[in-house]
Amino acid sequence: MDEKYFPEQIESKWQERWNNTGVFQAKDDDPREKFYCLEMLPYPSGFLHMGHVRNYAIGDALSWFKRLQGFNVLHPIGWDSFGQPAEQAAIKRGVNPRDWTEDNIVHMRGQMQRLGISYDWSREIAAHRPEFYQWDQWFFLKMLDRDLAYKKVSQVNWCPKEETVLSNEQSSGGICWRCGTAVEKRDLEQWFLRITAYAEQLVADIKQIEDGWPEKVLKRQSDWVGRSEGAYIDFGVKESKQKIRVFTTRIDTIYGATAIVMSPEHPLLNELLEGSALKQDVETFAQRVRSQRASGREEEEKEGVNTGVLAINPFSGESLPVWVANYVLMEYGTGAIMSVPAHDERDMEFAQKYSLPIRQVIAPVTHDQIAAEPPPTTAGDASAEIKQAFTDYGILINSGDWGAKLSSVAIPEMSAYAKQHGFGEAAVTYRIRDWGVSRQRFWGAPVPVVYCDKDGMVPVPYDQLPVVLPQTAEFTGTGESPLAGVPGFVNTECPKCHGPARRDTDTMDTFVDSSWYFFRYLDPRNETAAFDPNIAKQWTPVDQYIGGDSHAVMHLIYTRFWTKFMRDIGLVDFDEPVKRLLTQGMVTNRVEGTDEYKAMSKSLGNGVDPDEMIKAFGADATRLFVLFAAPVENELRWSETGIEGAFRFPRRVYTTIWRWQERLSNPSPTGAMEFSPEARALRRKTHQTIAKITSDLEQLHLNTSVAALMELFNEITDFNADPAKASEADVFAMREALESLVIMLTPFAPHVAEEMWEGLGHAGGLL
RNA sequence: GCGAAAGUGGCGGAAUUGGCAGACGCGCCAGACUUAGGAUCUGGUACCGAGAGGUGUGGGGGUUCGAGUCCCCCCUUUCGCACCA
Repeated sequence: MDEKYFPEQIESKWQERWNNTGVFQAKDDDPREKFYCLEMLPYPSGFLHMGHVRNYAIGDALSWFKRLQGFNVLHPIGWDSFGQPAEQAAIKRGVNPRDWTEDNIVHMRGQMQRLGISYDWSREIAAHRPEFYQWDQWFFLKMLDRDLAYKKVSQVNWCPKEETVLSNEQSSGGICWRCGTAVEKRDLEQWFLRITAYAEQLVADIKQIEDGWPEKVLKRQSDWVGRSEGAYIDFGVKESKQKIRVFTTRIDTIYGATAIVMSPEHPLLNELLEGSALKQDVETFAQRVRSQRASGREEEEKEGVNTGVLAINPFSGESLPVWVANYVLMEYGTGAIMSVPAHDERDMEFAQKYSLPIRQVIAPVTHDQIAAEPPPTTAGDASAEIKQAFTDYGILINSGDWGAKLSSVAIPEMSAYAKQHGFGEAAVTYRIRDWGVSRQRFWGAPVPVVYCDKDGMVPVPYDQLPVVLPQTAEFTGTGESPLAGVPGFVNTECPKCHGPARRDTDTMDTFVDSSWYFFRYLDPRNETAAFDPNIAKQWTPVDQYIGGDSHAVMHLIYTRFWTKFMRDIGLVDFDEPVKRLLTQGMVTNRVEGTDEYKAMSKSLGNGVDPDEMIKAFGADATRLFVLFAAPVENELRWSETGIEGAFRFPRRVYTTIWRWQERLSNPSPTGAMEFSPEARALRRKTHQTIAKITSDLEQLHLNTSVAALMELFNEITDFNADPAKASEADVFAMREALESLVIMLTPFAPHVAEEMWEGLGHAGGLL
């Protein structure tokens, strides 16, 4: 220990020592209770930003805390190293994506090490290396075996800037998740993973994690899956044997249906309109809707055309006109609805525009009415003018035999009736669509299938994995996968007939890598399996996962799906991969010349370079500041003066330790001691702080943890005993306070804590 | 439009189950040390008031011995979803 606090010296000293002793390497055979602390693996863009620093500082604080509590902690890191930016660099600057990626990893690894994050570097992984991505391919084939991977032509989301297809999750809100460009619709043949097969479980299993995940994230996932209970109803068609099937959640309103409305893409339209004079009109309309949608614009107004076809309401026998309209989506439900203007806002808007009848069949119900005997059978005049849809549940009126029943009673009874009479049944639908994983890109894991003229699509046999990505390709930026231009890759042999065959030239979505990467940390060098299930069992599920909330419905829903799949093929024995999730807040900074705080970015010029902060204040102070300045889930506003304050604290502690070092490095005599009231107060504060820190860290209230340490230190300062003159009892109280403080400071500022611990006469480090 | 969450000093934010509002830090003010201070240390710092004292957790009402915390209405902000039948 030097007299003065020089973070640079202290930090490099301890980083080197940790590295040499390998204290952060987790052992599989350690008998202590395990704790798996995981941060979302970064994309190797080349530079760490403050968001990363915050993420890793939080994870590191928790890891240290658990280690100091005696847990066997696994704290790994790796690289999400496939993806767009490497390829953009290739297109713009002619560099090889692999070289660019590897260089970036080297640089960012250095930055992480300068931050002193306690990773187990022996388990480092990178998605772009064949020893990793061959298991992406292995999983893909396993899904193919189980019919959970399939290829089909469909209208997909296309990002014109990145020139690739995106999944629904990645184009939520009609914009590309990465670059914000409005997506277009294109018809392409694509690979899909059948996440919809797990839709029910993705909702139902939320129960298992609701105590550990932010409510917000679970709500978004639940909304994204979009489970909806209702019924299918088949409407007969006049002068036809066809039936039009609709999905409704409000079968109780069926007597109020005054039209059937179909999506312009509905496959039944062709047949229904065969020979009709209106066929051309409908097709023209469908064309217009289609081109409007392809442009990515949202439709401004509801529009439709009457098809001239008549449908029959199976409950009332009434004839209803069949319309086609832009507000009915083919992707949801059955692509056709019954239009009930009186009780649905969209139907109301449509009916008003096209003068369709509006008929009230649900009356508002009050508690008095529920109690009243008998309830009213008709309320109001069916033709009464209704301007606004009444969408609540209520009591049925104008509904034949079903009148006077409450919605809650009528809904199950009417579904059962429909089923009994063969024109419908209760049903559950989901909003979530299958996960489109084909990408027309080079820098990803190749889809492991080949096409043979004789045998058609043939999966690459497991023993021929990996399908290795070629060294390079021509990056023309034309929108076609660059792999298609590499003959040595494309041309291959059919595994079945050994005749000539062509490889699939698309690569997989990088979200495939991140769906299971944290299982690979458990067994990172396994050459015969993605991981050994027995080893995985010791470490998983993840105890704490930390990352940004931008992944609430991308990565985090995919990885839940993937885990359930791994369970089904016997690799894991649980349903949910992550027990506790923390979605940390963004790091923002003032935008020059304004009062606004926005996420740090190059284009806004408000970025802060972690390396510069480390240089100026040290890694400890930088970490201390990001943990102290705001609760972990809040936005963190960068403050230059704030980090100075965070620098002062460890320095003041350091100075105090220096003053007491000599007196404290000799052991106190044991035996009974008389404590002064001041010494007793200090001891009380020390123990109160230990209690507070323990519960705060457990709950990741890191800002208040740091505050508690500062409070303890203020009390130590107030105690103000002179080391030279202090009594044995005072020295005892001081030792207890300072040693406790140093230990408790470790999760936030580990380098200086280790240095002070050593200065207090403890050789061999804190662990 | 629909849904959710949140409103506490100049700022970031504290405040088990309803029990001393403003912990801790930044900033600011004063003092000490200094040739100097944008270093360091000490003290002060919610607001009004010279003071005694009074007022205070977005606004209004309510429950309670007691409300930042619970209930109702309103306002504002942020986020999410946007024709999901």
